[in-house]
Amino acid sequence: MATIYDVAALAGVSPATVSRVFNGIAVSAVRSERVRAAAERLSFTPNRTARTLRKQSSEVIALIIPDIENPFFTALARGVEDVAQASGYSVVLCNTDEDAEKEARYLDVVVSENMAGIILAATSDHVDLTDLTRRGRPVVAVDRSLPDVDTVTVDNVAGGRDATQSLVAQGFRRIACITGPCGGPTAEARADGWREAVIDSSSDRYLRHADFRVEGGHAAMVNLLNLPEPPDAVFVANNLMAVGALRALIERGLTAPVIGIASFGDLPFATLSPRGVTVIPLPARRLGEAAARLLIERLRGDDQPRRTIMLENHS
Amino acid sequence: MATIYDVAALAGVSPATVSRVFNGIAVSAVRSERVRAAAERLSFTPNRTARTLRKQSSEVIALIIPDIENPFFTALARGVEDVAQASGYSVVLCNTDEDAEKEARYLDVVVSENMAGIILAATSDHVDLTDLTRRGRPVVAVDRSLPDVDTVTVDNVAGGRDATQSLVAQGFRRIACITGPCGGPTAEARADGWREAVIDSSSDRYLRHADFRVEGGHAAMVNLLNLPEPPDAVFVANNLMAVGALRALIERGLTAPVIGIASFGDLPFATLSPRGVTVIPLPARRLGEAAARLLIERLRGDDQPRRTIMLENHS
DNA sequence: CTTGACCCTGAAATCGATTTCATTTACGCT
DNA sequence: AGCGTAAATGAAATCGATTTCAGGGTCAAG
Repeated sequence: MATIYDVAALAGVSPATVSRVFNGIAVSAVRSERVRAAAERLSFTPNRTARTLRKQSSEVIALIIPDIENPFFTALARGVEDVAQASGYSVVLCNTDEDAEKEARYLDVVVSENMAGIILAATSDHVDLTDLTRRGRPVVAVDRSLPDVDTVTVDNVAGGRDATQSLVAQGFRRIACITGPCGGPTAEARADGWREAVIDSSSDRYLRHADFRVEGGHAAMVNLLNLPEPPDAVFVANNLMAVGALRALIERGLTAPVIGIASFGDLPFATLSPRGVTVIPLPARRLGEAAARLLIERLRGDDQPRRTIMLENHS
Repeated sequence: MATIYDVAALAGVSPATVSRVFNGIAVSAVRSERVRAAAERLSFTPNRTARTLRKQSSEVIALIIPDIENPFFTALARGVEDVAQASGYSVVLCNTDEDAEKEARYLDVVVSENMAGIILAATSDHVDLTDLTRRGRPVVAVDRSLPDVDTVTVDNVAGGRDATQSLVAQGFRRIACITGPCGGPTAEARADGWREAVIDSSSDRYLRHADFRVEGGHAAMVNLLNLPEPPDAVFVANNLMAVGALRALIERGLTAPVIGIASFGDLPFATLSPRGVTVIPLPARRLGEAAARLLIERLRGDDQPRRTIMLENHS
């Protein structure tokens, strides 16, 4: 393929001049035109690898998410993509499958590919980001907060509280909670919101930890239903587990008015879901947009202290 | 960060030797050990950008899909990822949003980032791949076939026929078809299957073209229902349009036994969907796996003539 | 006419790896 | 001991861009 040298030769200038033309650095109109013509004729595209090697940074930002099959994260990805594209960055998506090891591998790739920056919905809050930060690569945590880096989340406590309060208002009293992995800040915050709103404060017997996935939600719901005194309602801390919980309920013939159910985050393809489910909508796409904007500001040199953005819980 | 020169200096060898140690080329045990120790101490990670520049190829493969919010494609992505990771490749996902221009931009990135290869579910069958093929980058088309490159698809004609026949067997006679964009090979093939199975062969009045998305399916269904003599069943050529069609039916109070509906491809989160929908399951994940395997064989130097793999329509 | 300031330009260094090529070293065999 | 072959090693070239540095040219002010 055509290189900058080929273009230079054809245009009768030095490679440096070709580079300048493509980077908007002052070049006389005559040469500039000759270079453009030559580049056109050779259908020259600058080699990004060479450019990245020299500039020590590419125009690619990585978005690392734990579950590509969760519509919440794909919506978020759309948000990131829209903003990034508009600023000339490409987005590559990496799926960790909630696996810390895969996550670490992708973080390695980010470093060694000299990617510009990274938006991360981490598998846990003790990710090792030293390699990134040491090289000045900006990191933005999204959906799941991380110590020491810019963070964009929703108000998880308020969301959990609102969802639970809505169940209380519907007259339910024995309200269970299915939340995410033990120790995860997001999972804990949502459960905290539930604790605040639930009437019987000794109700941790109705608290279950699962894995933010359909199967986990299903298992937890089954477990709750098998209690001697099962709950009369349940607050589920994410959309996929809510799907699992709903499946468990449907299997037992339980539906809306008999048992209450509230989901943190829109149910996927909600047009297909049963009536009577309380939903706390999550602004997934706007989370992605905000994270991307934050990252791009950092890439442009913004060096304020760490910032945390908390979006309201409605689309 | 530590470079290969730093490691070489610390280990008292030449950079070439360090490179050889990391590439499994014969180096005496003594030096090899010294290099490893030095690399460890400096926490050295080879710079992939430099390596890519020199080798003219990275260890990244691009997966370009038209709609990241479609569970079919995310399942496919999982398949690709599993196989690729196992062979030491990283996968980056690019979402074109069914937009040919975005697609072209991503193809440019693939070329100029020297990515190893590319798996593509194209927006149309006249994509320009000359830049790719000229540089010997293998391309595999998945789900949507392309001229001149390896292809992995399902048997779209058979699937359309089976789905429609199942509706016929249920006693429906005025069976409509909602398929994808006019001229798209996948959309046409599925509609061809429908034509083969439908009893009244003059029934193209019941054929609608939409965009493979929820809204399009909804609009087409509404349109069909507004006909003077509406169909009594519908075959929908992809999962998202089926969701839209179902929504339209539910809005009119029409459900399973009254009107027949068959979907090509599993409904997303099917546990939530109404009963009575005929589903032709699509082996999305296996499509991804097969495509990745094919691509990796090419990357390893396989240069057989073009191959086409057609999977059966069941998971 | 001289000097200084400023703008363009090209030669060459640089980014960090891989790889070729030439050389050295080691070893086996007669 | 002498010779040939193979294996291990390092110096230097290479990939394709960007960027520094040093001139060369133009122009205005003195």
